[in-house]
Amino acid sequence: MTAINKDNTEEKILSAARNVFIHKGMDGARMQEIADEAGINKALLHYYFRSKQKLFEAIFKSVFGKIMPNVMLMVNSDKPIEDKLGAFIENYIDILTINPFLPTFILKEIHRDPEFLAGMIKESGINPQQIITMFKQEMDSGKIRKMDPRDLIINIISLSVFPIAGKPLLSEMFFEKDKANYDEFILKRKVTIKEFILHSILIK
Amino acid sequence: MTAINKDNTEEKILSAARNVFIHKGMDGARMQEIADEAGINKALLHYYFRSKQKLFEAIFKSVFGKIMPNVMLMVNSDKPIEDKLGAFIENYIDILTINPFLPTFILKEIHRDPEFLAGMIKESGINPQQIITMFKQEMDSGKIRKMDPRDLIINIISLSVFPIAGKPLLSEMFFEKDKANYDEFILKRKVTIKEFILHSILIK
DNA sequence: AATTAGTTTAACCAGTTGGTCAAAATTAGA
DNA sequence: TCTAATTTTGACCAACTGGTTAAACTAATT
Repeated sequence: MTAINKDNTEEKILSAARNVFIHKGMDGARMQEIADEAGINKALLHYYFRSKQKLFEAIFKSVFGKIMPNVMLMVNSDKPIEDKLGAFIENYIDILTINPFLPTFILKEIHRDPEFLAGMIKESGINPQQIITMFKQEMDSGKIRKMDPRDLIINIISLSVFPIAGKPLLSEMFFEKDKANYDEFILKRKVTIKEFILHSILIK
Repeated sequence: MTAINKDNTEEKILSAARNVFIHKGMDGARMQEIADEAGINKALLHYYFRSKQKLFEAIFKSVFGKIMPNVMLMVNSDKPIEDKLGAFIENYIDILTINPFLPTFILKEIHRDPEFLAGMIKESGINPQQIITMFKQEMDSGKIRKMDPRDLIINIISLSVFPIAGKPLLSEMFFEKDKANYDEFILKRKVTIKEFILHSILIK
């Protein structure tokens, strides 16, 4: 690493690319816009990342690799199920509230190029089987009612992610007058989602 | 309407455009690809719809106008809450199973151009307040426990839509070996989602 | 059959886009 | 200080893209 600015430039590019790609997607993003936002010449993008595709992959891997491992908060720790659930939901909603375009970005891109996914999931270090096993144990112990663990996990994720993915639509529908309150509403859901799920699965 | 083929051509265009736009989105779609899929000359697209933007709006309005009114199944009819819930969920999952790209298409496009939404929602004929009122009555009558009706509605929609929007990701995660079974899994959810919700809200 | 109006096409165009390259600028090392 | 390596830039290019146009084609009307 000879030059002083290399890291700095690369970081500026990654930051700008992340921002543009997440908002516009691969198809809507323009290399010139990324260069402008990074405050550098467009040719530099190719000097550092060869092609738009390569730059995009770097961004997607980074984003995907940061967001997915949080799913494992459902199993890490030996706290009771109530706390595990709370940890996952709160953490996810916090991240997505700050990055509301993330869910739709990921949905968009996995539909555009699904082949890419399998490897991506393996690299992300998540282990779905581990979550399934955890919930099975809770069912066997009689703490929560019996159901397909995959249903339960997908329900938890759906309730946490979709309201943010659908924010433009849902806030317009239910908060017409005061769309600004939607973020506050989402924050409250850190509690209400957990309650909603526990009411459904807990055996009293 | 002098010529015999006018309707036919317009339909061919709409059908091809719908297919291409839903899969690729506004940014990823190409007029040439739509023309090829319709089996006509590209200039005809402009003859009938003037511009890509206009053609896109025609498709989006049509799609949005067909999918959104189904939300009102939650209130139409004077059946008990269990049946209303079942009617909505079954209907939605049926439609989305046949059109799995629809949810992500809509999410994608409302993020790209949110301004367009407000008018779109009004035209769609849905009335969120009516759903809110319905659930409030069920709460007041002591049938279901008290909570923010908007939370409940958004939960119902999330549980129905997200598993299909996230199909490429979720099937890879939880059905690695047999991704084909994911559709079957979704169909079973017509029952399990309803149970999941009723377990959570019904007062015994 | 001739006229007219509407429909369809091939060819074309201007603007955009990802990508390249040689030269200039900067930096590190001798 | 001088040289070599790396970084940065402006100019450029070929392919693509949405859109236009004039001419060809089709079909109803007289």
